Amino acid sequence: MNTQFKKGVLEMLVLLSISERDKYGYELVEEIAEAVEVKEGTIYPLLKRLTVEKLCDTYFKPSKEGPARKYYMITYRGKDKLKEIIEEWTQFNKNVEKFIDKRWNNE
Amino acid sequence: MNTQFKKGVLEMLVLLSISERDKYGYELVEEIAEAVEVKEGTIYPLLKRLTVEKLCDTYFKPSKEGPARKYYMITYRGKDKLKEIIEEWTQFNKNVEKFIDKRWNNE
DNA sequence: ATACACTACTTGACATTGTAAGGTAGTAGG
DNA sequence: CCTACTACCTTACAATGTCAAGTAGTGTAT
Repeated sequence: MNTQFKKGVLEMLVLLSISERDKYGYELVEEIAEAVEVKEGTIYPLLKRLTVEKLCDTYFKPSKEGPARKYYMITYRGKDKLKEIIEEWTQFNKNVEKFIDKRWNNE
Repeated sequence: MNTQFKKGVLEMLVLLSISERDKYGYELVEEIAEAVEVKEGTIYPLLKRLTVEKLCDTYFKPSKEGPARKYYMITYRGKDKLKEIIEEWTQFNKNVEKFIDKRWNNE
C-alpha cells in the first residue's frame, strides 16, 4: 500500500473515530487498520500530535484484560477541525476523481 | 488546501497527464493546478524524480513564446506504474469513503 | 534602447507525517 | 514460570510537498 496516500488522511480517520465515542489507542489502531493498513507506530505518535494541538484530550481507565487504557476524547476544537478536514478531503477527492475519469476511464 | 493529501497523488496525476501525450513542465503545472492547488516548486522536483526512476524520458524542443521547452514522455515502466498507482488509489479511496460514510453521513 | 511582463526551467533549505524496529509492562492460563 | 495477549511509547529514518529565490528567452510599450 502506497504510504504517501495516507498522509493527512489518518488524522481525519482518527478524529472521525473518536467523534463517535471515546476510544483508547489500541482500539483505534485495530479499527483503522480494518480500513487502511496501519500499525501502532503510526497511530500513537499521531495521537500525541492531536493531543498537543488540543484536538483531543486524554484520560486513563483501568482494564481487566491488561494494562490501563488511555482514552482519547475529541474537543470542540477537534470537532471544528474534523469538519474542515472532511470538507477539504471531499473537495480534493472530487477533483482528483474528475481528473482521473477524464483521462483514464475514457479508453 | 491540506498539503498532506497531495502526497503520492501528484505523481499519479502527472503520469496520467503525460500518458495522454507528451507535455512540457510548465504546461503540466498549469494543467494540474486546475485540479489541485500546486506550484512549480512542487512539480519540477517531482518530474526529476520520475525521470531518475525511468518512469518518463525527456527531450527539448524550441518555442517561439519563450525559452526551449522540456518535454516529458511516459515510458513502458511509467505506464505499468501508473496502472498500479491508479488501482491502489481507487482501493484506498473506496475504503476511506466507506469509513467516512459510516461515521459522518449518518447524522 | 529600456523596462516590463510573461513563459519556462531549476534549486536548496525546510516542514510534515508515516514506518520500522525496538522497548516497557500488566493480566491470565497452562 | 513461561507464554500470549493486551496496551502503551519512542527514536531514527524516508518520502514528498512548499517556499523563496534565481536564471533566461521572447515580445511589447514607452
